[in-house]
Amino acid sequence: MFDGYANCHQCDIRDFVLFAELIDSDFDLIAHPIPKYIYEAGSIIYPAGDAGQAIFTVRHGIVKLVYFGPDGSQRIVGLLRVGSVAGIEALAGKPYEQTAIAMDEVHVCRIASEDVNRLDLVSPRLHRQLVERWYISLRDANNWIIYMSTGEAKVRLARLLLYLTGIENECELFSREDIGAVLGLTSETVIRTITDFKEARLISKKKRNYCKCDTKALRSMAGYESRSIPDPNQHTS
Amino acid sequence: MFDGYANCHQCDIRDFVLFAELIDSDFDLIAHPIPKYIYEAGSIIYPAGDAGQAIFTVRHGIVKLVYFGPDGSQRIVGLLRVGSVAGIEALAGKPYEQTAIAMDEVHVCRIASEDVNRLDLVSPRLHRQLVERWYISLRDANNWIIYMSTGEAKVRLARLLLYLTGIENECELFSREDIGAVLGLTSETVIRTITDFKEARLISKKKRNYCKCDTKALRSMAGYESRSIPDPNQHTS
DNA sequence: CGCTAGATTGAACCAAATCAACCGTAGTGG
DNA sequence: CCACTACGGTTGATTTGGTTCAATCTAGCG
Repeated sequence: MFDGYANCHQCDIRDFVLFAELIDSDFDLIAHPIPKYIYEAGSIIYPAGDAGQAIFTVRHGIVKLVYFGPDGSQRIVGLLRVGSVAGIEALAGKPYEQTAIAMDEVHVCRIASEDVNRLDLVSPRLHRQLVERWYISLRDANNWIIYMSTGEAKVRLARLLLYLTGIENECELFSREDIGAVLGLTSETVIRTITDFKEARLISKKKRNYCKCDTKALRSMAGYESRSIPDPNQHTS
Repeated sequence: MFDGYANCHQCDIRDFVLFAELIDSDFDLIAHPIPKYIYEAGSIIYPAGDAGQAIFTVRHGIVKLVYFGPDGSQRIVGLLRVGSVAGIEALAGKPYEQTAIAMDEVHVCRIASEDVNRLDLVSPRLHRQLVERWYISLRDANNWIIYMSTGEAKVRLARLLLYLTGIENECELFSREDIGAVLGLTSETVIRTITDFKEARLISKKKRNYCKCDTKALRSMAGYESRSIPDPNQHTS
C-alpha cells in the first residue's frame, strides 16, 4: 500500500540505511521522490523472477526471503530487519532471486535501481554504502549456511533464537512452519525442540509468540562458547 | 608461488574475468603489474580473518572456500572455478570470511583491492563487472543453501555431481571428506551414496577420482525435472 | 457456538550419524 | 626390492535424531 513520499533529510533511521553519509547535494541528483509502502503480514513485496526495477529499504518489520521449490516446499534463505536492503540484485540488472514476503506489518522505502545506479557513479558516499550492502548480503548468506543449515535441530534453533533476540533478551517467534523453513526442519521437529527448550527453561513464554530467552544458556547450546565464533547477530545493516 | 606478471592484454581467459570489457586506457590506470601465483593442492591462498588486501582471479584449478568451526569441523561454503573471483569481501575493506584452499594445482592473478577500487571510480566498464561479481557471489551463496544444504543425501550428491559435470558429462570428484564438507554430510554417508549411484549406473568410474555421469538420471534424482529449477551450474563467472 | 487453521502430541519408521573393523594403495625406510 | 606404515576409502552393525502420518488440542473468528 502506497504511504506517501519519504523525506530522506529527516529519516529517523537514516544512520542505518543506504543513504547514510549522503549530503544534500547528493539528494538533488535523485530524479524522483522516494515512495514509501506498507505491506500487511503475509503480503508479497516482490516475487522471485520479477525483473528487478527497485530495491527496498526496510523501515519497520521483518521481511523473509523465500525460495519456493518446484514441489511447493519452501526454504527461507534470509531475514531482513530494520535498515536492511531487500532486492539488491536489482542493481545488477537481474531478476529477484527470491520472493520477499512481509512477516508482520512492514514499512519500506522503494528506491528505483536506476536512481541508485545513477547516483552510484557520482557519489563516493553512496558508492561506499553500496559496496557495504553487497558485502553484508554476501556475508549474511554465507552465515546462513553455517548457522541455520548446520548442526542438529536444537543447535540450529538456539542460533535462530539468538539471532532474533534483541537487547532485552526477548524475541518474537513466528509460525512453526516458518521456523522450519528457516532451519530446514519440519514444523513437528521445531515444536518438539521448542517444547524441550521450555522445559529446560532456556526460554519462557511471555505472551503469544513472544518469549524471554536465557541467552547465556542458548549461546552455550548454539556452540558460541565465549569468543571463537562471530555472533551472526552483528548486523551492521 | 610467484609466477611472473600477467599480461592482461593477451589473457587467455580475459573474456571470463573481471577485466573483461576493459579498454587499453583502463589498464594504464593500474599502478602495479598484476602478479600471478601458483598454489599446490592443499595450500592456503588466504586464511579466514586476514585483512583482505587483494582479490584473486582463478585462472586454473578449483578453490574451496572453507569455514572452520571452533571444534575443528569444517564446512565448504563455495567452490570457485576458472574465471571466478575469490576474496571479493576485500573490496569492502573487510577481512576474508573464509579460508581459500587450492583443491588441485591452482593458478591465480592477485589484484590489489586498492587498485580495483581506484579503477572502479573511473571505469564504468570495470564498475559494471564488479557489480556483476558481487551479484554472482551472492547468488551462488544463496544457491548453495538451496542445492547443497537441502534435501536428502542422494539428492544433494546428485546436485553436486551435476554442478561439477562439464560438457563431456564427466567430472572430477574430490576426497570423500571434502564432498561431505560441501554437502553437510559425513564421509561414510557420502561413500555409501556414491556406491549406490555406481550400482544404479548413475555414475561409472573412468579413473581415479574421475567418473562419467548419466546427467539425465542425475537431474531427475536432483529434482531438476525439466525446467522448473534453474541449473546452479550456469556460472556466468 | 461451531468452524478452522495452526499448534501440539504420539507412535512407527527411516535416513544419517556413529563407532568399529578392514581394505588398498602410496609412500618410506631398511 | 620388499616389508612396514599411514591414511583415505570402504563396509558393517548399531544408535539416534528427525520425518512421517495420524490424532487431538487450542485460540481466534464469523
